[in-house]
Amino acid sequence: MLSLKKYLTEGLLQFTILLSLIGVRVDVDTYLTSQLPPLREIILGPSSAYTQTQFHNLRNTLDGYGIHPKSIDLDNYFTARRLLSQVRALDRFQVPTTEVNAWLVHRDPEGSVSGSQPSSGLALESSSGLQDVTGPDNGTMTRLDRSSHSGRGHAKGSRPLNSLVAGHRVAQPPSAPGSRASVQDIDLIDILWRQDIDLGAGREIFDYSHRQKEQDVDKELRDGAEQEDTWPGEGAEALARNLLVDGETGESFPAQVPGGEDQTALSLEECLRLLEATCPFGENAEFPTDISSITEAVPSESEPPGLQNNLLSPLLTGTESPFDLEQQWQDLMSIMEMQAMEVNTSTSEILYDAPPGDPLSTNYSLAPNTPINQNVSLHQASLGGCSQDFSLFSPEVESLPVAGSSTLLPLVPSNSTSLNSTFGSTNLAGLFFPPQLNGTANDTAGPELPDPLGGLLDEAMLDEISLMDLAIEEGFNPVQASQLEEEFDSDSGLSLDSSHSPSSLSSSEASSSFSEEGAVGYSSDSETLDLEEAEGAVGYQPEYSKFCRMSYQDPAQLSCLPYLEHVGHNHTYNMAPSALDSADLPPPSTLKKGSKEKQADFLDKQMSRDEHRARAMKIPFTNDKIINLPVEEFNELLSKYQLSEAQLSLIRDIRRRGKNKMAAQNCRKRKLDTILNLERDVEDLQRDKARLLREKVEFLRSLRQMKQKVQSLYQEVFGRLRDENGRPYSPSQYALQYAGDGSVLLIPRTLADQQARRQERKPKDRRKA
DNA sequence: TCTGGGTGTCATATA
DNA sequence: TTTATATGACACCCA
Repeated sequence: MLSLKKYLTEGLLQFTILLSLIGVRVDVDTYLTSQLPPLREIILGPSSAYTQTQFHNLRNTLDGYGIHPKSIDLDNYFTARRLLSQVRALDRFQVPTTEVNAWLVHRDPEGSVSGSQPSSGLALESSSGLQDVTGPDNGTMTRLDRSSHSGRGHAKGSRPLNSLVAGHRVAQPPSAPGSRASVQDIDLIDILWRQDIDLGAGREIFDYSHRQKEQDVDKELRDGAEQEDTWPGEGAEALARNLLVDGETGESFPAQVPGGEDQTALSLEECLRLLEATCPFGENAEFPTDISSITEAVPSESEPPGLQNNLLSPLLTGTESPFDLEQQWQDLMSIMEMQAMEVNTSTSEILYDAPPGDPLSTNYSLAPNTPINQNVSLHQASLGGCSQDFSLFSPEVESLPVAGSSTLLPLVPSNSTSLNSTFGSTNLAGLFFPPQLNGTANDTAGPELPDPLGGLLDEAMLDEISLMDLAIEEGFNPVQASQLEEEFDSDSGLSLDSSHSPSSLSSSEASSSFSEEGAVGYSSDSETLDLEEAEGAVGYQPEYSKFCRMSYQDPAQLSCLPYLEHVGHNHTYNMAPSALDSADLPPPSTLKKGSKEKQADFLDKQMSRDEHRARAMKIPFTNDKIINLPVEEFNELLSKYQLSEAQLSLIRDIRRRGKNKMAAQNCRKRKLDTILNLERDVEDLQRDKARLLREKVEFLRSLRQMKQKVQSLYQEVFGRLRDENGRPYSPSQYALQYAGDGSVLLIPRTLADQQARRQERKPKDRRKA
């Protein structure tokens, strides 16, 4: 009970944190007081989210005690865990087996774990604190052979009850004034809380300091330190720190306590009293966990409490009925469901990657390997509790605000059709809602008004709302939203991070800079480089290009990015092997101080393979000329010299390769520009999309209001109509219909239904055509 | 040692 | 047909 409550609360806390990351805020109290899908399903996913091992272990352990639940479903799993706790407690309390057996037999003659639980999920236990369980063997409880447990690493057979009692006697109440929870309560609460560890939502998940504490405990246990003297002084915390955790089921219990073994076992009555005192089952149980404090702990929950109820959904106002709360939740879950597949993995990465000082990671310890983060996607979560396919404005939901708030409701005839059906059976809807909006109406749904909004939302809106939209909807500026999405989508090939790209440059700027560069200028041919160029700026640098839209032939621009001076490849791998032996760039100081010989040597090393070949073949002009001269001048140049066939062939190859090299560089640069432009386009489109969605939501909202007004007007008009005898018309027999000229006709309902059906078919036929 | 990014080169397509 | 250009693919180097 208690742990489940805390579990729910803190589970919601984590969920809230997750939502707050994308700008959606959820009020914890609102959730807990509403009839929403069980949060544990949202957090942990449906029952299938529990691992087979967890179920297996639990069942085995219960089997060991002779308890054989017929089935452990989601709720029963909690029940069974609590049962296991109690049975084990009795076992540890060294209550004589016969006494316990007799008690159990007396307690329950049915021999099965009760499967029915309150729907709220918050009251799983009977007031007695013990489940109606027995083993299959005529209701007797068979104790597990302790020898089979002795090898599991902790001396569980000899310790328990007395140590608890010893701790209780000396510990000082740490609880806040007014809390009924005594030190004993807190301690046992702590123990019981820890028993939910294997559910994947133990406190250690949320409490970093607690995990630290556990590590300390482990360390202390490993050291075998007997800290008996400190026990009384440390009180409850020391008790909590002296817990051992059952590795098999996650159950926790106090470690050896000084003097514990000297104590005599409590009686069964004392044990039960203790259990009941520490496990205040039932709805009225007090929970020391202060939900509001947790709510306040969420960074995004800093709003005044009065505002928090409005935070669940950005779409609706705070005056919605409780059913609308459900609707909002469905909206939220639908949105989250769509985002989950993209967000799930990367979200956890973000959480884990948070710096140590990050309040998220520090306070809530969203650590890796927790089932919540790793195993449960929000997609699952929404499926678990949202099996009903509620659309945002589904007829069932939408009718309720009217029913709850409108004073016109009593006018609705109760004997035949509802207001909605009356309204829906007329063509009035068609006047206000274009036929295509009614396209999703169910033909078999009877005279109900086909809901246009549900269709809209089902088919389009919920498909389109994205993280970006949410972020912007919640006030993020587009850049923040873009960054957020980029973080969530860090694995995509395309980085949307505009901060690293010169996205401020227009495409015209980019293209102009590109055209100005032309196909000349870049060359690694060192013979065209002076010494300074050779020192580091070796032409086209990708990073430089990305940041500065560099021009190939202007390495001096690199000065704007000093840190790039040392970024540069010396692609001398195409040099002759002899030249590669010492191809490393000498430090600039060496060059400046060095002799001309050294400079020549260095230049020689900088020469490309083609340059070496040209030199070897005694080509009488530079590679630069070979490559960059126009065809006519190039041919003219060749004609000036008497060149062998080999020389001519080499010259042509050099020209071809040189041109192709520049072409490749330009090609790559263009490709990069294209990518950057596409990124910018994506950002623009995302902004537009978010804006359009925002407008769409606004339109839908006003549409809904308009629909309500029409309903009111219809009801008012219809209610005032009287036949020749002065009696009101029956809504089951008559309906109002707007004519094309604006007049309102009272027609038989059968006729109205036919016309309504005909109107519904039109868009469908149009679609088929 | 592996990996990603940058680069040169070749083959091929296109203008 | 020749030339220039564009681009995919590959290999290599380097951090």
